[in-house]
Amino acid sequence: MLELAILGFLYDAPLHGYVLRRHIAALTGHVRPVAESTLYPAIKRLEKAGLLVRASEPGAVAAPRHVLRLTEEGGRELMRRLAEPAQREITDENHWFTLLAFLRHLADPAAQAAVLRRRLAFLEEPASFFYEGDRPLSAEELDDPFRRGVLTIARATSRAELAWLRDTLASLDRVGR
Amino acid sequence: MLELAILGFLYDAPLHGYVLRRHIAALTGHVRPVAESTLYPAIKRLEKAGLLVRASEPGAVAAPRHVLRLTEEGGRELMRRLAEPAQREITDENHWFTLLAFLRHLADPAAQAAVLRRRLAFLEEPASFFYEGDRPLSAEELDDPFRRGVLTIARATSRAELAWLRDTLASLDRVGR
DNA sequence: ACGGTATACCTCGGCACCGATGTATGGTGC
DNA sequence: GCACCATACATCGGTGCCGAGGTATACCGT
Repeated sequence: MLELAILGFLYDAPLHGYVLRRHIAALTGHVRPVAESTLYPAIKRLEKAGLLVRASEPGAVAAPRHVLRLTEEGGRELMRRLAEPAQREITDENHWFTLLAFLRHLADPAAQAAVLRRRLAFLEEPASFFYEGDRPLSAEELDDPFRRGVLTIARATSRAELAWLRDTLASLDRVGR
Repeated sequence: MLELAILGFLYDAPLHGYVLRRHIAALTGHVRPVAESTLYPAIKRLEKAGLLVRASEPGAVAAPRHVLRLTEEGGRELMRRLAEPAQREITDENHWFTLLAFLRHLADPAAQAAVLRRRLAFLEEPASFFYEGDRPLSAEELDDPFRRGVLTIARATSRAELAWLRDTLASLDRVGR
């Protein structure tokens, strides 16, 4: 998730670590903050894997900074991660939102649609959070107001997302024809 | 999150690891599966911390099983984690839903309401995923259909949750009076 | 002069998590 | 007779993540 965000931001423009950090904080920081001690090692990992290069530059304001630039291999890796996300990226909202934030980088509308269809298939599966045996329970069947809240909120999210997915898939199909 | 779920399920009734695993899979598995190799060490951690005890019992079907039972300290720890959740438990939906699934265990309606109010405060903060400088962008201002989707979905979730939170807080206040 | 804050990057220890793999038993299908 | 699956628990190596702490520069207010 973090690596995807790094690759996604750098695909737009080279950045140095500090600005990248602020971009990531804006994207997901209110929900799931990323520590500096997580970001810098992640950058080094990606550098070691040949996905980005660092160039030292005199600091505009303070200490010298390392401008990060995607390599060609880094661009290809971003495309792979966008086009063939792991199942976790599809099911976990945090991961999914990060993926959506950069899905526009995938040039082919058919490839974009294929990813959306995976999410659609996931949302269309009958799934709950609470069961009686194997039978999913609906909000109305629960006495617990907090568990009822979970289902109420999840249902509202699901409805909004299904509507958006169907709309967006329809318009991607129009482009693809 | 995992530890909270373990404590929460065991508070209802003693269980052995395998059944606990299926309970957890039902609760959060469709979004974020938990590996066996994560669950068993987590159980050992909690045992080592004195929050639960394991009792060997001849296996009903197969191998002998370890029935897990919360200690008194385990019950107190659950109450602490429910009443004073870390900020991550409030902001991250995955964590938050797990907390909600067990919030009924917190006996005091005022304490339950205090937790809901922390979530309410978080949701009422103006926050987006995308910014122009410091100004949060609305869905309508975005060209990117995927980023627009993120905001559309997040807004629907937020609305449903705010309505539920206000309803539930009102009824908790009625009980508390 | 000095503290506070923002910029800018880094290391280290500890720990949670995961995939792969191992070890059993017993029931079901072919 | 044998494969397969469900039950039931466990270890191990690798890795990602985090908090705490460290090292600088530069500007602003007092």
